[in-house]
Amino acid sequence: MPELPEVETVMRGLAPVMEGARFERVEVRRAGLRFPFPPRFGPRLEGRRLISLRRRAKYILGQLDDGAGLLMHLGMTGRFMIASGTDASIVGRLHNQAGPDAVHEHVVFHMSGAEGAGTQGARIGFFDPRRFGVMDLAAPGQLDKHRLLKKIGIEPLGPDLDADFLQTAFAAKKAPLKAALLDQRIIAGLGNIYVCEALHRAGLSPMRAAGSIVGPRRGAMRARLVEKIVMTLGEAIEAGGSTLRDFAAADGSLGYFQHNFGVYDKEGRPCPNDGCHGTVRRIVQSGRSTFFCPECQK
DNA sequence: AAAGGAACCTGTTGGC
DNA sequence: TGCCAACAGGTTCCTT
Repeated sequence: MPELPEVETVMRGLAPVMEGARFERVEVRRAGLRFPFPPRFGPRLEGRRLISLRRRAKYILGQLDDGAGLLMHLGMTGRFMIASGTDASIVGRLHNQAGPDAVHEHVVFHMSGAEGAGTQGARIGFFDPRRFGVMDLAAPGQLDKHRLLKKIGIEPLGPDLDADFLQTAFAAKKAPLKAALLDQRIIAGLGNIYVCEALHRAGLSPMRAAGSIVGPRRGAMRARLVEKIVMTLGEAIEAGGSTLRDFAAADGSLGYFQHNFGVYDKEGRPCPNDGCHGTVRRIVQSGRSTFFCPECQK
């Protein structure tokens, strides 16, 4: 389901009910998702306090009070639903038709409430119909060395992404620009939607070789691409992500960046750019849909 | 080494 | 209306 902006939105929704709270009870309803859950997954969490949450690429990472790390990935269809214990209507909804189907609720975190106040904590359900998501634990101090984080590239919203980085990373690369931007080993966090959108905004064809924006005379081109990537992701985060089929933030609110799509899922529609009379096309690159305007993306 | 495709799963949608 | 193929926001693994 999610690319970086959606993961960021989900993480921000989880933080208020998870940070500082303790895992009082953890329900683990199947052996795993894309990978098996670690041994004694639930018991190892129970009783632990979650110190902090953060996002790295499309991963949500939690720091536990014993130094261990919790790693979560939403895959294509992962979703968290928070029901605060005091809100019976939300809890009730979970057991009715609204919200994701209960058969796909694979893990439930029952968190403690505020200290001393005797208030009930949140019930956080993780749903994932396709089960491409991941949940794993890292030994104390080992989270940053997790095998799934080892090989991923830079944060697109961090200080490392600039024209010079692309110069180095794309040098002599023959893969299409679309594929190179999707490659999590180079830049981690971009997905199919936001790559299409950023390339459209940058006026660059998804089919051109990544290496074709390298060189002394292409500096402005690289800078423009960087700017559009950062702007697109930033705007999407501000909008709470994109709601396609059923994406919702953990609190159930809907992102609305999909209304700002220029090309994604808009095959046959006119290019939204001023003065461009092109028509959005859909092609398939490395097995995935690419949407672009052949007129203004060169 | 790098690029492309299959595989992992289930649900939804669009065409006939 | 019904059935089936195609497709879906991700990532890894396996061939070329």
